[in-house]
Amino acid sequence: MAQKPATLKDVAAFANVSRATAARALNSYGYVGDETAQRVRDAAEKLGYRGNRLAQALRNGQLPIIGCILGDIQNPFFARIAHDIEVLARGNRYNLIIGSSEEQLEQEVSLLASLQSLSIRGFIVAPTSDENNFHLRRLIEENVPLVLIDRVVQGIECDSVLVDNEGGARKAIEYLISMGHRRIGLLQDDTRIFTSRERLSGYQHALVAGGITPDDRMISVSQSTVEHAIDATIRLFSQKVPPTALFTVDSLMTQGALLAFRAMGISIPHDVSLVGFDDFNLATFTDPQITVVAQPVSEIGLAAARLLFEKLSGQSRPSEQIRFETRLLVRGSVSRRPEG
Amino acid sequence: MAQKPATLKDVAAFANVSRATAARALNSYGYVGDETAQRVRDAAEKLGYRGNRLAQALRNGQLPIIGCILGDIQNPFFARIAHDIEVLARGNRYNLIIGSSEEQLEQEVSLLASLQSLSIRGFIVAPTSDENNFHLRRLIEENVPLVLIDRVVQGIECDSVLVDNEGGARKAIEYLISMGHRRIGLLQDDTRIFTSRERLSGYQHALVAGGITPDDRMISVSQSTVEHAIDATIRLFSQKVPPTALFTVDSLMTQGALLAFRAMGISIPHDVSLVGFDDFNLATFTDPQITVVAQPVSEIGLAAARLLFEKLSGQSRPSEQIRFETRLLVRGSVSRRPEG
DNA sequence: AATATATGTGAGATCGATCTCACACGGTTT
DNA sequence: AAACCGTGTGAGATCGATCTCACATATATT
Repeated sequence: MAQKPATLKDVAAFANVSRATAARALNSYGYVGDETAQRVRDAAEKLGYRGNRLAQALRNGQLPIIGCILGDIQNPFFARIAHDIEVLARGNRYNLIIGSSEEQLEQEVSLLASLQSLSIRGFIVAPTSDENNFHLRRLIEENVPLVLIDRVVQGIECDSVLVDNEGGARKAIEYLISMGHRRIGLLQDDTRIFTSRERLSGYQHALVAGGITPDDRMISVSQSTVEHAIDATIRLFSQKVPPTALFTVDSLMTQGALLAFRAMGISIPHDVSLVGFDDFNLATFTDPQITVVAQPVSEIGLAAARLLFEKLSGQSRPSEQIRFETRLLVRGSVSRRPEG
Repeated sequence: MAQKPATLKDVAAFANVSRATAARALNSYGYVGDETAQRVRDAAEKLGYRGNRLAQALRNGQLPIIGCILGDIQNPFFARIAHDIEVLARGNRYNLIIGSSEEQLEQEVSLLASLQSLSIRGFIVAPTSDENNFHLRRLIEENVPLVLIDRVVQGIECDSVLVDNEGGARKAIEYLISMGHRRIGLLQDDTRIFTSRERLSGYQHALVAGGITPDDRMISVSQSTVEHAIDATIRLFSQKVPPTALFTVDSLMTQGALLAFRAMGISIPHDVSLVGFDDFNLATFTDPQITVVAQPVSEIGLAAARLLFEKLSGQSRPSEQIRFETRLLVRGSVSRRPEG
């Protein structure tokens, strides 16, 4: 059967009025006679008229859709944020398009271009790189509302929602130092990623402040997947003089480290202490439970969506940077190291 | 500055040709002089012409976007599926709109309507209810390509991708019976959800086949969240004669059960045995590791996307039902129960 | 009575890309 | 010379909703 959906023209014809009048009746603007309006509404009802958002969007230049480009929806951190944004968007009668950049700049650029040509005006992006940013810069020049989350980009004036990565990392390292550790390992992902760099910086500053000289042999880099993190952990702990404690920069890497330790027969917290950045559901199910630096995940998506909708509703104000504090959740994965 | 993006008209003017010719040159159809075509391409390049997908979509009646309505992206099961679909969609130059029904029929219906009015032709849906299905039925009547995943809907002829829920549940229960358990609890979510019903049915059949009379006191129902599952588990195990083993119908409920057991001081597998439906990353991090019925998650999204793109490319064929087998992954959460 | 004001309505333009049609030109065929 | 073809191009219609403008009426004001 496949009958086409009813158009405004159909409704107008059915109600014996012009398209203009039908539009007025349905969108209640301008003058329409009461009786006419009712007739139009009845016709719309009868024909199941729903309007074509595409045509509306073409007319007024924008589509009520928010583009959301994240690293990967499978990361629970991003999944939570995406979910929160979607709920808020739904409340504003927007839909949400999700794209994964998979941490590749090229993909981020092409996704953005493809969404822009859809007349989407409103993006929430977790940018892959903070150097190569011509595409974001162009968005801003074109006045497209944009909110960056989790990461910022050098030289770009733009709303953003971040957490205090450096401070969080510092807290973790200070805590480890206070527990007597001096050879503290770092498991991090690509240094082109903003969060990773900030966390590295917190790690280094805390060490120096604690009178410890940073040592490159204590740092292992890998992609942010459980599998890569396992290898990187094994490399780190196969050294002659391995770390006595490990700090991991995100939850996937924390999981990798846990698996690596199990494979190597290294026990937590007896043989090695562990602190991870980003709390995750698994952290309280292990024995011992894992001490982590927690981010206020539930607030990030909300804040980002709020900023975006402010921009979208036409408010122009100086761009706002929100930075959330982190909290160190002490659980059982760190032990005091006897001096010496 | 905010200059509008270049339109075809701009390109045509710049190249000193009509819009029709410009279109022909850029989309390579019809006759265009070589030199003219080059001039148009140069103009497009110079002006950064990218085309307006909205206008294109309005013209040809469909938008290259796939609508994906799932229970909740935060469930790793759905997150994985969504991710896989997005990757395939990207390969076909489609984007992905994600909506969460949050297991509410009303939300599912309104999301679907809103996406349909966007001229989106192509949906992947995990339907909330299998009774109330007028909206899905309408889609099919209108010949909109639709693939159901994870759940089917009564009386609807439609491509679908499922797993063998009943068989999976039966395997779990048979295994528990073979380990000597006779009071086997079931922790399930809303029976309006298809998967839940099928798993319940597998549970019941396996019991009967094992010579055990199903007993309602062994069944506890709650929403599928960790928090609700905790309460439901506590209710179940506060009875005078509690189960000796528990089967949980999804990973969130498995997590809830684990937390409840910990809170109640019940140890696995000493005091109670546990088998969960759906493998999840946490299952191998606990001590003991959790025995689960695993679904081939990585294949579901792929299969669904493949079916959808077949339909989208105009192939008409009888609708296909794909049902994947499950596997029982025996780990350490079940102990043999001494007879008696 | 003449003008102003409020109320309703329709014709037509617009958004941007695409497609059909008509028309041009040079060359070939009858 | 007439009819025909292959090639190249532009004018205008189309998709569906909305908005501006012009034009009706009817009522109120001078």
